[in-house]
Amino acid sequence: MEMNLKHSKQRDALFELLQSVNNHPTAEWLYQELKKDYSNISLATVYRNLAVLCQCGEIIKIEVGDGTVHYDAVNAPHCHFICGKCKSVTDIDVPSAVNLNDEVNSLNDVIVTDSSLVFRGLCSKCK
Amino acid sequence: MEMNLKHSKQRDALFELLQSVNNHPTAEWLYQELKKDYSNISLATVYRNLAVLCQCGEIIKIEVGDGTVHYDAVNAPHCHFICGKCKSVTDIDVPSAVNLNDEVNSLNDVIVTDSSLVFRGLCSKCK
DNA sequence: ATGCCTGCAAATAATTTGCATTTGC
DNA sequence: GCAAATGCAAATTATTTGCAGGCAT
Repeated sequence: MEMNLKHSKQRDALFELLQSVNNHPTAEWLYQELKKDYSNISLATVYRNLAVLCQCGEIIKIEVGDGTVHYDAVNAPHCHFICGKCKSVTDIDVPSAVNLNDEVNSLNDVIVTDSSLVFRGLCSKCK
Repeated sequence: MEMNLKHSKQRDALFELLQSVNNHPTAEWLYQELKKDYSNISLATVYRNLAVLCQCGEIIKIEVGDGTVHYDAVNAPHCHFICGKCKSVTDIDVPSAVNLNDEVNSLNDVIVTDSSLVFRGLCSKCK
């Protein structure tokens, strides 16, 4: 799992962009956004760097359930909310969720290392 | 949302197959399996019928998080466990999960209609 | 200088669609 | 008989990869 990374302005810009937004965009959105500053950045570079950052644990991949893939510059584990109307993906507050991994561990014959809880419905704007 | 469905042996076989298995297979797996009885069934038919059954609410789509899509002949809402080693997708028991939608509703400015909770780790065989 | 990183174009994988034909009601 | 369903092949979409040159250490 060791990696010998070098810096590149493309990767740094991608990571900063992802940290600066409060929703969780797709690769394509990030690409379009980055083109404003790096007009000839390649979509392949975006994907490559998203993969690298995922492996480093700097960001995570979120699969929304409608086939689209979103990315999130995580700080801590948290839950996501997906609006069925505007399709936005945002963080939500679910205090009880912190105990769920333990509950699963104790009630099932498995070892839980990770979980993702996604809720769907209508966001504050669309409801 | 109304649909004028007709029966077809392909669709019925697909649905029965999905109900008969205790894990949650992919479109490709279902296709391979169905070919044993319907040697010239088309993968497109499998996808089309999976889409129809999803719309009817007879089955659901599960996105595992590694990009693969699985299908589940639901009876009731439940949680999923994905083994990081053998990649199997199975149901697990998480009693507290039943209250989470309400918790999200009351603590966030959204309307929750649906949720999916997936846990990852090692299954009983692989651990 | 070495090797990671890039852009580009071509390749892959999963899923969808158009169309002519078959099948269910 | 008509509308829905099928098989096949071609199209689409998202993502990955090969390669030659560029940049960071």
